[in-house]
Amino acid sequence: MGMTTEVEPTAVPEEDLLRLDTQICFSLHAASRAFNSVYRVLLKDLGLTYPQYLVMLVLWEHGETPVKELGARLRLDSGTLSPLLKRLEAVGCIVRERSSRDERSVVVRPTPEGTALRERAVRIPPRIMAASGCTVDELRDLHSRLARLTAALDAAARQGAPEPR
Amino acid sequence: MGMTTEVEPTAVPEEDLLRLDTQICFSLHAASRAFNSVYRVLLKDLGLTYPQYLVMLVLWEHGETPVKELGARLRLDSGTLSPLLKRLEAVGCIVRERSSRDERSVVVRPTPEGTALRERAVRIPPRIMAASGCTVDELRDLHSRLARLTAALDAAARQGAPEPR
DNA sequence: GGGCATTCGGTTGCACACAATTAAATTGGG
DNA sequence: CCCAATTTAATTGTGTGCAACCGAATGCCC
Repeated sequence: MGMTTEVEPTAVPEEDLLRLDTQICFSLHAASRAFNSVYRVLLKDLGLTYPQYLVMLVLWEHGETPVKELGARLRLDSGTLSPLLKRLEAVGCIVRERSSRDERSVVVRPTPEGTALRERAVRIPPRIMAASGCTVDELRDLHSRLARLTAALDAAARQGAPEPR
Repeated sequence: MGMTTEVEPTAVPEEDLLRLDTQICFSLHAASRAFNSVYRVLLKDLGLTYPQYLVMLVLWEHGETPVKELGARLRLDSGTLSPLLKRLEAVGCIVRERSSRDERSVVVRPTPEGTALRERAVRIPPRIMAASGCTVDELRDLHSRLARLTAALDAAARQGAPEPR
């Protein structure tokens, strides 16, 4: 829709909207990097990066998983996953092998060492909660808010026309 | 006190905490990338990336700014800012020049073209709001939550390593 | 004036993130 | 059975993000 000035009954001036955008834009970016930074410190012990940890979380919960499904779950494409999985394989956390059923497909499986990492990973969540100063319930609330927001943004990205709710 | 089972009065099992971590961890990562993705589409018109837009927002609001201050405001170090500013200079949005007062310092100034971009940038915030399905108030709320969270995470990160002072 | 730590920006190396392209394997139609 | 479209990973190129290091400029101290 091509409306420019009085889209809303609240009629927030453009200047203020741009200033608000500065804040939202930055705070989300900053929050993501701050979380990343805290995880980075905790994950150093495990020899994992933050995205690598995401992959291991999926493998710990669901066992061996095709690359395709990893990409779908984490919303990462092969351009990101391929080198990441190679590094995980290089440090011995996973093995990759082509499926015999479908030679196009590559299945990712945690090694015993990769599985063993889980024992040490269980110490991370309590530390994250401590660092965030949030309770379990607050984090659950944040999760649901962010999930809703992401769903809305994804929907909007797929189609130029925004469809609220 | 016991480190393993009774960290909290609620006594959430480790398994559930790891699963919750999966969700929080992923949802924040995903939300950040989803926002990034929506901005990317809108910013394509302006020829800016998301972090470049963050820099321009600061320049539009505060005028010429030393690299040092840009880094402080956006919490980005020179390793990220240097190449980013070079690209902004290459496309003619900014100029960089060393301060005559202190030859170590570089001041970043928007060019007339860079300043003119602001006219087109004011269209972005309403679209972001539409895509997010949030009201101005909800976004303000999100901003304050994320800012609090980031502050807590930053503080926790500082505790591990002592400050350079 | 001569050292010396500090400050500031830049560079390098590594790891995502994503768009676009490529290559191999599979499937379906004739 | 052969060919064309499709699926699936991998590769390439660009742009962050950050740690570690470098070199020039500055300030401070004797």
